[in-house]
Order: sequence, then structure tokens, then C-alpha cells
Amino acid sequence: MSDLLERLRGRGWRLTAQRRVVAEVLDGDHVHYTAEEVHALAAERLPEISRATVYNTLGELVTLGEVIEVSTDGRAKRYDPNAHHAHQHLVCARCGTIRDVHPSGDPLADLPTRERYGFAISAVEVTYRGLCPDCAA
Amino acid sequence: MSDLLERLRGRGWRLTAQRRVVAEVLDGDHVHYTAEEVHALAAERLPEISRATVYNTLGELVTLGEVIEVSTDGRAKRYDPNAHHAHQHLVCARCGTIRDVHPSGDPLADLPTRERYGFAISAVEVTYRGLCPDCAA
DNA sequence: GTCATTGCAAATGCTTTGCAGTGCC
DNA sequence: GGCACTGCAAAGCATTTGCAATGAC
Repeated sequence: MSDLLERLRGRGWRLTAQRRVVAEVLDGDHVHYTAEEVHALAAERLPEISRATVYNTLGELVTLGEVIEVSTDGRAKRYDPNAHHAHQHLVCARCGTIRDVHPSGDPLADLPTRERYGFAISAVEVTYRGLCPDCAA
Repeated sequence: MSDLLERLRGRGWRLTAQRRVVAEVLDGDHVHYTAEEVHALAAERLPEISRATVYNTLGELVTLGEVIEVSTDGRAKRYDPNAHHAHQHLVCARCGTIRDVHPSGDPLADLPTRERYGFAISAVEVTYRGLCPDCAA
């Protein structure tokens, strides 16, 4: 919780009310909010916070590696605070909800060297798409 | 090639010059163009084609399952004409190039039922991110 | 006190939409 | 000839940017 704020302060972050509120919103539940949703939740605590600041702060958190940016559809990006544990995503095709899952295998193992075309691979993302229980009904 | 046009005609598609040109652009190389790029290439052959029509046509091709929509970053979506063969993507983090790869295993096998949280999974996308040989240099 | 950070509002990039005209079937 | 399809221009989101005011250090 304040682990996150500690780490950020340690990296020379100037700690403002806006940044703290954004960090707190992300640090709460492990949901995957859009920038708009983060702004709305942040504004509940700090009504004057601007969208631009939310975008700036989210961008910094991504750069610092504290948060992962997920673009599962062509719509708004979502921000995943669970950056420190390898995991993959289950995405609902209807409502866009994202859920973290922890599969067993290493997806990189399925890609033989000759299929890598000289790329230096640094990350693998796996997205399972389907309908969540609510939308399937 | 005209396989695609055949199939579309068979599904009751009204075949216009615009649609044919868009289909031809996608049917050529197995690159992954943005809507803007498709429009530019289509306009080389049919100068008056409008962006709206390109978007409409791409949307229809996606709905019909002939083309896959890929959003690898938060920027423009790309359209992948290689919809009939299961494959995955190698994405360059620097230049955005996408390359098709063909996995050995079934990624769905790695996700045990208890990790599916009641989702009815219909597709799995795997994206390998890294630097392509050109950008690594 | 300095300078990073904020807020506003306007700008941008991508995509969709409304509607009159066009042309495929 | 009917009605699906097109083009244009305008609207719609999500996001970024410029710049003056603010406030953390």
C-alpha cells in the first residue's frame, strides 16, 4: 500500500496530493481501470484533480514500471497495478472487464528459436477472450 | 486471392469497386496495415475512396471473420488478413512492426478450468514483444 | 525561492455517424 | 427501381499539449 508511495518517493518523486490520490486508487482493488475511471475515483477524494494530471501520473507510473498499460481493444487503455507478479488476462468481449489469471506453463517455451525471426523477446502477453458469466446470461 | 471475393459474394455482399479495392489491399502481402494505410493504398487504385468506407468495409470484414482486428498498442488498430490460420504476433516495441508466428502448443491448454472464472473462452491471443533485428541494431 | 507539477482549454489522432446522392443487384 | 452502399463533413472519444499559476522541496 504505502509500499508504492515509499518506492516512488525513493525515486525522487515529488509527492503531491494528486499523485498520492492516483496511486491510492490504483493500489486499492486489483481491478483494471481506464484513465477516465481513475480520474472519477480520484476526484471523489480530490474534486479538483484534472484529467491531464491523471494521464501524466499514469504515464509516469507506467514508465517507472509500477503499473502496466493494457490495451485489449481499440477503446480506452486500462491500467494494471499488478505489475510485480507475472500474470495474464481474461477479457470479456462484451463489457470489457479484465480479470487476472495465473496459468501454469511458460508461453515463451512454445515459441521455437527459428520462429523468433531474430527478435529479442522481452515480454509475452496472453489474452484470453470470451464472455464473462454476467454477459453470457 | 479472389477466394476472398468469392466467399464474400457467396455471403450476399454487394460487390462495389471500393470493397473490392479494400479486399485486394488486404489480400496482397501479409502485412498488418492500419486503417489509414489501407485507405492510402486503396486510394492509389481508386482515388475517390473515402475513409468512412474503408472503416465500414474493414468493420464488415472483421464481423465476417475474414480479417482480425489487432490492437497492440493504444494507437491505431491494425488489420490482419490472415484470419484462417491460427497464429500469434511478434511485435517490435520500437517500430511497431508486426510479424506472424506459428506456435507449437495450444495456449488454451495452459489455463485450467478453475482459472477460467466461469468465462466462456472463445479465443486466445499471444503477443511476443521485443525488438526486431533492425531496431536492435 | 526554484522549478517541477498542476489545471485549464484547445489541439490532435483515430474512428463513427447522419444524411443526401449513387449505383449494384 | 429499391435499397444497400458511398462520400462528405461534422461529431465523438481518448489522449496530449501549451502555458500561466501553484506549491513541494
